[in-house]
Amino acid sequence: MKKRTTLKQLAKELDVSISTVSKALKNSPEISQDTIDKVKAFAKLLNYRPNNIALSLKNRKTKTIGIIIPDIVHHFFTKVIKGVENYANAKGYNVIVGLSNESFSNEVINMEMLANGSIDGFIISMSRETMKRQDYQHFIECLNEGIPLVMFDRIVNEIPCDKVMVDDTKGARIATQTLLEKGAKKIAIITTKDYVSVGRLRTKGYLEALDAYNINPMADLILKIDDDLLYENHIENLETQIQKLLKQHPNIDGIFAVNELYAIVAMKVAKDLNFDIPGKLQVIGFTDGMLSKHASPSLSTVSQHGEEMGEKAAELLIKRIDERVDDMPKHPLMTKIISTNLILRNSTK
Amino acid sequence: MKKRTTLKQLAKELDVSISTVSKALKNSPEISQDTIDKVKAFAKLLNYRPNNIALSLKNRKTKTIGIIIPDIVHHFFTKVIKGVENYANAKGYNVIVGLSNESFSNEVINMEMLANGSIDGFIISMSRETMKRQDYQHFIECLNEGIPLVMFDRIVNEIPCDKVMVDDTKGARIATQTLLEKGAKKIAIITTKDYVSVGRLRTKGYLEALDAYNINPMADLILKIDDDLLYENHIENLETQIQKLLKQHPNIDGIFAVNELYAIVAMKVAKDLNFDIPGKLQVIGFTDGMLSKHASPSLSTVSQHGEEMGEKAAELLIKRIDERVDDMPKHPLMTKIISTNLILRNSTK
DNA sequence: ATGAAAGCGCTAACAG
DNA sequence: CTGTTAGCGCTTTCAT
Repeated sequence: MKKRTTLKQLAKELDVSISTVSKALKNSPEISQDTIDKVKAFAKLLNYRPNNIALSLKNRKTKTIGIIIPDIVHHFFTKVIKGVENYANAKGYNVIVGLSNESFSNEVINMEMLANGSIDGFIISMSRETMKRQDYQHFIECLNEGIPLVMFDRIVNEIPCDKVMVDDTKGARIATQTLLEKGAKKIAIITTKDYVSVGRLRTKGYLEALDAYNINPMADLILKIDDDLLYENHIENLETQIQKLLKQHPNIDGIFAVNELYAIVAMKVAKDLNFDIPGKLQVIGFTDGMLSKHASPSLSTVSQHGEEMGEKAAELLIKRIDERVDDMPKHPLMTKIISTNLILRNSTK
Repeated sequence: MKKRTTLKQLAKELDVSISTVSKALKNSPEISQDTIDKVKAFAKLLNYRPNNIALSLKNRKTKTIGIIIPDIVHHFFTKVIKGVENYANAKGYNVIVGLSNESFSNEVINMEMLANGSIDGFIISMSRETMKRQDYQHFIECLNEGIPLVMFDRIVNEIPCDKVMVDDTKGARIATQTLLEKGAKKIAIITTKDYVSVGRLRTKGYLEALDAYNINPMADLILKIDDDLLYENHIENLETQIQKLLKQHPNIDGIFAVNELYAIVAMKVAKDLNFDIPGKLQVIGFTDGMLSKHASPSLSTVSQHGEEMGEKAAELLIKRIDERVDDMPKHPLMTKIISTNLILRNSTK
């Protein structure tokens, strides 16, 4: 195994000083064209490439950003990562991915591991447990240490940092409205417990839409799923609850689900109970996943534009990182709202 | 924004030398208990944590591994990443993700970017373009520079490195056999062009199974999809080709698809053409995705155990990295075969 | 028991 | 035009 070429080696072999080599490789005007050519030729010959770690240490910036997400096996987060990579790579940044696995302590550990100099900033969507505990100490500490943070999707207002989110309330309102416009009278919502910000906000949108139509919400029709049923082992439980709902209220003619899986499972249960979709029951989901597209019937859904969120988050973060360098007054904190749009497919009329 | 605490600062404030502080924090027996206590207390007070970058430079190892994949928006790769993270984090490693986006040059650029000291080793699944061009120079160079490599899923034999793969041929053979056992007589395969290793091997397994049943393969029934139709914009094209196949051979009673999407689309097209699944037509896919589980009918499929592959890949890589330290004779190259298993759902009898 | 100094690989201010 | 030096933060050998 060959050792990597260093400036030192080049310098020794060429019998010049290290700094001459360094400067020559950067086309410094201080160095004669002759030397520059010689150094470069030799560097290429030995396949010299500067050591990133040394540069990071010197510059006190790593040109890498950390993205911490609850789970990577979700299409949405995957899209966000892709967006982050796109933007970051174009700007010469690398991306370290940390998975909290929806656990508070994993989130903290992961962040601490990276905050020790490995990254220049974080892009984060909180774990469920963090939202539940409302313990944001680790975010605060990051900020105190001067590490910029951008939160997305699962946001919390208390943290003074840049944020990227969709207008959950509006997206949900429009989805519910659409169901109403398409003739649904009795619309159920399948949502999360309120500590999940996106669930709470989407529920709010649902209520607003009903209100606009002078419909009184019925507690029975608001199914707040306990804990995170996105996980595979909880699907049966999810199914049972939806079954109960549909059996108790067989005249439900609209379902708005706050994520893709809830929607898909709802459709499955409904089909098993012989609901005709979209004839008798219309369904709209929330997300931009693959399941929706390939479900049968294909699912109408509120698109979240994950990739765009990722790009925007990376852009905000890198702007913050760059401004730290000049130590200029920070520009004000931004909350970027990505607009959703409703994709109508075959689960609605 | 507070600056991060360094040994230097601690030393100055405590009026001892940097090396004393360093040693004290490591409980060196060279240092008096008294000093140790004092230093530690103060370090905690100032929330001192060592700078990873400095450590990396000193130790010439970064404790981070790079994983390069063609696309992150695929459930399989996502599972692999998860497996890699699991194992790597447990061993104190971070994971940098690089996306080649199925492009050769992106793959090369990404790897070069990381090979400059940012990572201790790579886990790689080649881009489609790389397979097509068969240009493996960048892998060779990595190895020459002493950076260990582990390839998974999309493997190429020419590269002398550790590998993790499933037994594609066997998995495909068993899938096809199962179709035969369940009464299918005329089985089509929807596969990729041969330069995609996994497609080629799975096709091989299909042929072997037919052979075992003394069935002559029909060229017409082997649909080799051009380029990568996993991409959304190519789905129409995929559909068209499958339609043509099913129309030309309406008595096809079995389909083996080498990935999830092909299988799902095949089912959709077949349903549109009023094939009864699984009554008249049985379908088996290859992968371990979400689509299969939630399709209707749910898809029988060969499970790839992506997460296990990721864990195994990380394990092999970290072993290689560790052995470099002692500069001991390398242990021989390993190719770890992860066994697949057939998950029978409702697309087969 | 403590500290000085060298070095990981690189840059840049300053000298010559 | 080229070289010396200091320093990024840390570890470690070798004095003291």
